[in-house]
Amino acid sequence: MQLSLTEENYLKAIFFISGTESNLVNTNAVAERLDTKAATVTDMLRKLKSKDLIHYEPYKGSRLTLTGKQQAVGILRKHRLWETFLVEKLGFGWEEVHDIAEQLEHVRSRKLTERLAQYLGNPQFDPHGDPIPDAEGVFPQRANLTLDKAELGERLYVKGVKDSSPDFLNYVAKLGIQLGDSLKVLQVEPFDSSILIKHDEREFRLSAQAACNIYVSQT
Amino acid sequence: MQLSLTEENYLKAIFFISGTESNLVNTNAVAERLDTKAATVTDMLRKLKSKDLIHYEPYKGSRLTLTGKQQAVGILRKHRLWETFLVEKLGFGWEEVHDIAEQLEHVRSRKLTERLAQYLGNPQFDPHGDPIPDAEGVFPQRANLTLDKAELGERLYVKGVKDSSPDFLNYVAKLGIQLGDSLKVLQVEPFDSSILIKHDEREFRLSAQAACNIYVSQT
DNA sequence: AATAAATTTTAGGCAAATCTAAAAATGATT
DNA sequence: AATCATTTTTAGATTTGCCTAAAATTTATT
Ligand SMILES: [Mn+2]
Ligand SMILES: [Mn+2]
Ligand SMILES: [Mn+2]
Ligand SMILES: [Mn+2]
Repeated sequence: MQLSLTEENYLKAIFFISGTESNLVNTNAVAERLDTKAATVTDMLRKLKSKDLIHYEPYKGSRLTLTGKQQAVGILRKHRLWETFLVEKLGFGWEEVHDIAEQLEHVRSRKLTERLAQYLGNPQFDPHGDPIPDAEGVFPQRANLTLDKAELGERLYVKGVKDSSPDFLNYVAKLGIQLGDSLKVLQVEPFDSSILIKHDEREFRLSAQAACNIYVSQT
Repeated sequence: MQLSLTEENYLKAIFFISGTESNLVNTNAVAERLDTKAATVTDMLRKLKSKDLIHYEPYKGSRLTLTGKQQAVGILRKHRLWETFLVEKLGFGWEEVHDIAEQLEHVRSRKLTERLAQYLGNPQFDPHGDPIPDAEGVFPQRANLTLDKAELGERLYVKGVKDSSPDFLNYVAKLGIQLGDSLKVLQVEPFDSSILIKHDEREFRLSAQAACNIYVSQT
């Protein structure tokens, strides 16, 4: 079945909100994420239900069906592959690629997606460290430890960012932090929970808000 | 001004039909090219005129304005760059890329287009030998000699194909002819105007219909 | 010039996706 | 339990792009 661009975006939105365990999603949450009105969402929910892409009972909320989830994951795969392409091959900054990928993710060609993946070396993570599902829809495991919860003095590797807004991405880049970089937490300030970081030979301070948006792992 | 995908396709269609000299275009011709109905085209013509993208008088025909032409050429540039990418970087066959490029051509990002062009080495011609306009909309000159009109015995280089249908592209590929290949016309059969070709060490016969769809030049 | 054929436009409708305003259902608070 | 607030749905419109059938215009043919 051939989905419209709009339907695809709704499925992706529901997938993001409900998380991997497919919780029930509120109509308002979808409206907010897609920057539209609840009434509009209700219309689309009825339509998606009629196409068996979501489970939906009026006033109860919505949840992706297996098919709906497969569609959503497929689009997410394309989105993250294109972001990787834009950064790795065309030299875009990681803060510039999301909006372009938002368009490219809707291009329909199984063969294109798989050729692109192959061309990129079947990457497991996109430029923001987000996991790229494989052709069967399976996500690689990614670091779930954030910098604010890390042990003092431990060697850590930067694996990704939780917040992908251009503001945060620009800030992290300005600090000179890149994916794969190694760093240590030297101390946590009791007053405001800001942390002191050692990165290369430099030391600098990071707010708790920034720290909790950076994924790290020991390997 | 932000054009819809549909509007872009109409502009491109009018550009193709009217040729470089911007002749008046019949409503029916547009309908046929876009596989739609004349009544639908009329609606769109009024809309495009109101946006100053075409000149249009009822019953007289339509013609792109300067802005309209710039838009059309910009989309064509993207189309041909993406086709080049698909063949050169992703290893697609030249008969497979048109439909995918038809989607990719509508992705909106000046920066993406120019980065892509640069990544491909600012190609002048696409995989079918069609000229790729530069960022200012200027087309490179391409061979306009077709194989059916070539001199006997002259060394010729294959520069492109006039017909880009998958059937013809597959046929040419099956014959082992690629862009840039060198060949000679050994004789023309008076009966059906078919021609005898020498290509590498092989000789084979080509129908007049095939020959007139292959562009060649002496250089 | 009159008629026939073709092209093109107009009229009227339909489906998708959106909106605002009003009604209905649910949940929270006295 | 009754009331108030929030969430969600319904009702009624709008815009875009498309359709069919009928009318108007242009072009070709007697
Ligand atoms: Mn993104
Ligand atoms: Mn999208
Ligand atoms: Mn093409
Ligand atoms: Mn197109």
